[in-house]
Amino acid sequence: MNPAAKLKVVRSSYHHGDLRQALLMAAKVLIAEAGIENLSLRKLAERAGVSRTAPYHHFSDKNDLLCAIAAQGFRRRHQGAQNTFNDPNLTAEQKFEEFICGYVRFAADNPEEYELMFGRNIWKQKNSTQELRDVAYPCFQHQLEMITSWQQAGLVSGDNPLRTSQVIWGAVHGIAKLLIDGIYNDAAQIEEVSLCAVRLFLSKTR
Amino acid sequence: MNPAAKLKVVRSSYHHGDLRQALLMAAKVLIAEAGIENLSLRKLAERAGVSRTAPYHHFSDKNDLLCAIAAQGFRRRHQGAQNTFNDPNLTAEQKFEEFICGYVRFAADNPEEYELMFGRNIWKQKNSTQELRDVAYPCFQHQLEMITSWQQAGLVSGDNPLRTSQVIWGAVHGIAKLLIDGIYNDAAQIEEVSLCAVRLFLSKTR
DNA sequence: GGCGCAATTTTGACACTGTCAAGATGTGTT
DNA sequence: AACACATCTTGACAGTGTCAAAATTGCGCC
Repeated sequence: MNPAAKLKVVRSSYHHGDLRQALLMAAKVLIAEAGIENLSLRKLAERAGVSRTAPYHHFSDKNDLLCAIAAQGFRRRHQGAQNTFNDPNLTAEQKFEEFICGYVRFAADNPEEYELMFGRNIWKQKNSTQELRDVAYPCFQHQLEMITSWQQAGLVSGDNPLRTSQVIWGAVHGIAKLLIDGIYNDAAQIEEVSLCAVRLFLSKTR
Repeated sequence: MNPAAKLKVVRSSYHHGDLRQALLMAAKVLIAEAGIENLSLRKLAERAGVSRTAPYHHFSDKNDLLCAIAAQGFRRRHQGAQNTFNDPNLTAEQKFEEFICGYVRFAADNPEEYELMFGRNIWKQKNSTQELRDVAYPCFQHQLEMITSWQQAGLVSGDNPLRTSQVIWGAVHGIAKLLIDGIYNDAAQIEEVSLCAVRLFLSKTR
């Protein structure tokens, strides 16, 4: 009756407690263990201790669940990037270096989550949820704005700010992907590659 | 009995003609139509006019079939890259530009094939066939060597040749991936982005 | 406090997938 | 002609996502 009780009603489902949240947590564990392609709703439901179709009352789809996980990742990533960008103890050059290296490190440390957030699974064929787009697009936008600001400050070379930002995002994305998809890069050298990218993009006349 | 007949025996299976080749062709069509994730061996077999398990006498696995398709793609790509690199009518700068733009264009024009060749589907979790590795690794190596040669000629900036090559490969791979996975880039601007990458990587003191 | 209703969970079912085992069929060789 | 072998088919199994209908549970209202 009191507001607190009402709040509890909103955020907790009585049968299980909070199945939606439990599913998200369990899914992240399973994904980290065996990869996205090996996540099945049935194994997930079993791990959560419910029946096969129980998840369908909290997620309309398997895709819907994946989008929810990705959305969580974007919120975390967005927060982290904004923190370093607003850190008053860092010079612009340090921030740029941390942006490049931090981006690749995030992907290397959370390969399956990164694959989910930036993989074709979700974005190809318009599978993204509205909720996901609402949190992912600002994250993309923020990245571009950061790079643009560094370029306009003369720190990063290039003429067209938007195009330069797209190239730099592409570079970190590609370096990360070549690593986590097991194509080429070696995890032991990934920091060196990132630093080389930093040097290549830094303006020579700064 | 004559050599021609013997040759025909070797390369054509009598029941169907040459099912292996027919499967590869049909698979490429289906993949281009509906994407890799929508390719099923059963639909493929039906399209080729054979029973569900007939493909298993020509490919040990679904993965084996995918690797064979990817191998074909690598052979084509390797040939194309070598041709432009050895073209005597192009300056080194033109070759570099063509390498960057051509790479991205190849991915943009054959998105599903590129996804197969450079996607986690095959490379993650050691799914690659020996045959595929035998043709893919030289292709990777050749890319790195080309970039290294341009850098040692003073055309491309950077200090460490290997690291620079890895960054540039990462950049084109990432730009291509952001496009064909539907994450960010727009197909109409992709050539501009590629050209911006060329300018960023070209040495300022050349 | 009991009851109805709606949220939640379950059971059953269907179509689809990859892949194996066993049998059938055609081809080349002795 | 008979055998060996490559090739193809049929049958089967476990696993998947997802829908429909039934069963269960807890909250709000009388």
